Amino acid sequence: MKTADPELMRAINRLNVLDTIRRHGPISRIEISERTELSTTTVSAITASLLDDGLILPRHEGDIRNEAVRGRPRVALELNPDAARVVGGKIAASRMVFVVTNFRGDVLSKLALPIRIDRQPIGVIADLVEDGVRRCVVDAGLSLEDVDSICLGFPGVVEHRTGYIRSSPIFRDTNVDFAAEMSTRLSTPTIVESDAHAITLGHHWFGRARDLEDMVLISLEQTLGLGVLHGNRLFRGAGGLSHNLGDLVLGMGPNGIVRLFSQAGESAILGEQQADGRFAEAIRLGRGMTHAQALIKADDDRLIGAAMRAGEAVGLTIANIVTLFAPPRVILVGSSLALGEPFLNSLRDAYALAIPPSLKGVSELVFDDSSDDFWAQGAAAVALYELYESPWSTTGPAL
Amino acid sequence: MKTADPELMRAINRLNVLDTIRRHGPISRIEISERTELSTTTVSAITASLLDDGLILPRHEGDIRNEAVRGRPRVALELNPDAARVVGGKIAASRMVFVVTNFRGDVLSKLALPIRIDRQPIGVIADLVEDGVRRCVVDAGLSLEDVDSICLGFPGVVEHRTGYIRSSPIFRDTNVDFAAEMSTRLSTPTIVESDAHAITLGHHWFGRARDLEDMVLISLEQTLGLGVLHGNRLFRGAGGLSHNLGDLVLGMGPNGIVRLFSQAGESAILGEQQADGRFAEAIRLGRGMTHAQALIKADDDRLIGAAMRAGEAVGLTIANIVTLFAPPRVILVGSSLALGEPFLNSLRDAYALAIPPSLKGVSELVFDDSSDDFWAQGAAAVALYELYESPWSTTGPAL
DNA sequence: GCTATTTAATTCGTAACCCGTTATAAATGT
DNA sequence: ACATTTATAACGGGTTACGAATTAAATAGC
Repeated sequence: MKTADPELMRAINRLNVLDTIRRHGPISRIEISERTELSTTTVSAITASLLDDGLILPRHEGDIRNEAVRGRPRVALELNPDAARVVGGKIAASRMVFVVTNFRGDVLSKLALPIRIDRQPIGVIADLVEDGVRRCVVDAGLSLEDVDSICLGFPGVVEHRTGYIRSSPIFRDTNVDFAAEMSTRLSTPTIVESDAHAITLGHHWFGRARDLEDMVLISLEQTLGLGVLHGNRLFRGAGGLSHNLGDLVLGMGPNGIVRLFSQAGESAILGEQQADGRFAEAIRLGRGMTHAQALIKADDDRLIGAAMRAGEAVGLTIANIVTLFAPPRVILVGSSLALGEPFLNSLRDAYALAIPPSLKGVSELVFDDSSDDFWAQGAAAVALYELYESPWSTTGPAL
Repeated sequence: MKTADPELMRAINRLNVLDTIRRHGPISRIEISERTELSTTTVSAITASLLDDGLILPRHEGDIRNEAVRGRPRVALELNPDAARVVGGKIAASRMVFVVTNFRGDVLSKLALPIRIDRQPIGVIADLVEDGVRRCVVDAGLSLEDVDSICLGFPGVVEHRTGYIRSSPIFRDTNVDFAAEMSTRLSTPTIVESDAHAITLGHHWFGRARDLEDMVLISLEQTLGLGVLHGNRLFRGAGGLSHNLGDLVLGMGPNGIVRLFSQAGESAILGEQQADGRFAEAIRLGRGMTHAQALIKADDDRLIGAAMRAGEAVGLTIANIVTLFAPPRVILVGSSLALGEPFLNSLRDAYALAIPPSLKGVSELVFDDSSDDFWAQGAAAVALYELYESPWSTTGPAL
């Protein structure tokens, strides 16, 4: 257990104040004091330090003063957008997406590289990522020295704490220390995270979970991922691993263990169609799901069947996740949502059937089809969160 | 988020020191300082306060001094066993077990009431529990006024935070505010907890998980429960619910959803035998599992088959839990373990088959067949933990 | 146009906490 | 008996948070 000293105390309260300013837009000190339950005096001290460090700014102009309100007007405080810049990236098998954001998480530039990568050695991927990051930074009119931190989201099993990618469909090798590799290449602190975790925090900051401090997100892409938000923080299992939902067992079939990915993985859904040359080409280019969508619209029976099987498998899995975590909301994201009604309806039906009666109505299912930028923005949020937490010891204890 | 003030700081460090003393037996101040990484001066201040409050005692006599060690000898500190007494209880369908423990968790008296309860109204159960607690306290040579706190463990879904029992096989009603009921009846603070959570903390304090700060426990009794220890604390889902593993879905069968309890619940295993009058009687008396054990030894094919099916279902479920949490150890407890080899072997086989290759060897499976006292002692540990955490504001800030 | 009023934010003083250093206490070894 | 070694206790410094009083900046009323 970490020992509690004044430094920790200050770090906690600072983070609390900073996060309150981030979440509740331009906000006066008094309101911060009310929300955080810190005394006005403490809030003044902390905000003074934050102002001194340039992390926040007073907002003079747009004082939307309630008329008929007497007294000294409140001065609103807000994040200083230019206090830091980070890069967020989403690395997937068919494309890479990068965004540069400011301290508020506003996207300054984005870059999508539609490159197919599949079980490549570390050097190849590092080359591509390095190139993407550098270009995206230039597009934002910045140089790498202006970037404070980089966070990259990967499919598969990622150990955030150590920076290792334990296993991922885009890497040839297992246990790749990718964070260290990129940190040295870019000479900028770089962290890695599971793509599911990244978009989970993204939804908490910018998306469909801004109002919640607990929720669960399930990502349905090439790999099937899980993100759990618990008390406004990402719940990373023992050791910071992000595990592979696709490995979950759905039962015993005639041919042995039936795992989720064999029913609902991207290749399981699309794989049956490999015979068709045009479709195979679309898959190779990362357009598999949109192509599949078109085929489903055209009443392709085989694909509709695959989509329904996948939806059923995912619905059962969600029911199990809800049984374990009982979150107020489950957000579903990922390319498989593009399969449309056959998939979604059978998912909903299976979920309704499988959710235990006692938990009926506890969790709300939300489908979100944000673009890949949003995943990258989520990765940026992970990077920003770590900056928020870091002591920034500039205006330390009394100069 | 809780605001950080000196009081919180002190509470954290106090808990840290107190817990170190609890875990590492008689221990000197210096060793406490080394383990907690608090300065010796802080440790001295905190231990002085703890001594003042009577929570710990210096140990003069058994100074097992290393000879050839010069200098002032260390004085070992240990918990004051008599600083508090708590009652822990395990309430199950076929029996209730109570223990009274001292501040260290040592059992002062225990009492088992072999009473069958099944979907009773709150009043009936409250009568029985009240009687059991009172008798157990008297057996310990104490009066209820000497008892500082009571914790009761129940099967089913228990909301620790609010004191409600959401659903339990022994209650006729759902959403019973049992903590409040017993608190008024006994005029002693009473909390409720899932039996699985109770024995999880029990294993952390006294049992097979003393060396770990993360682990998972699965309880196989009438209901199937889950306990997760995360960073030395019980991980209670959003809202403090403890959910019912039995509701987990194992797949779709010919007759619809197949849930774990339909394969591995006590009644699923034993239920097929109801025809036999003697066995039915044994089940009614809560001796079902031991009777089943005897039948299995006698090569009863139907029961062996049921046990193997159950073991397989549990093995798959454990693999899924490990996929999600990746704990270093999984502890299995509960009456179903008494089924013996057919159950355990098929469990192990199914687990080995179902665990994803990447997680092979990450988790160690441990089977524990502690008696019911141990569950009750775990409940006592839950009560004690809350006492440890409470401010004890006696020797507050400067008299 | 001036003063009273109201509300926001800061300043000052107090209390609590942790830490590093120095002093005291209690043993052993010579 | 005296030096040596080691464990605690005592003291002073620095940081933090909080409450009360003070200053700041606006409106309302005459």
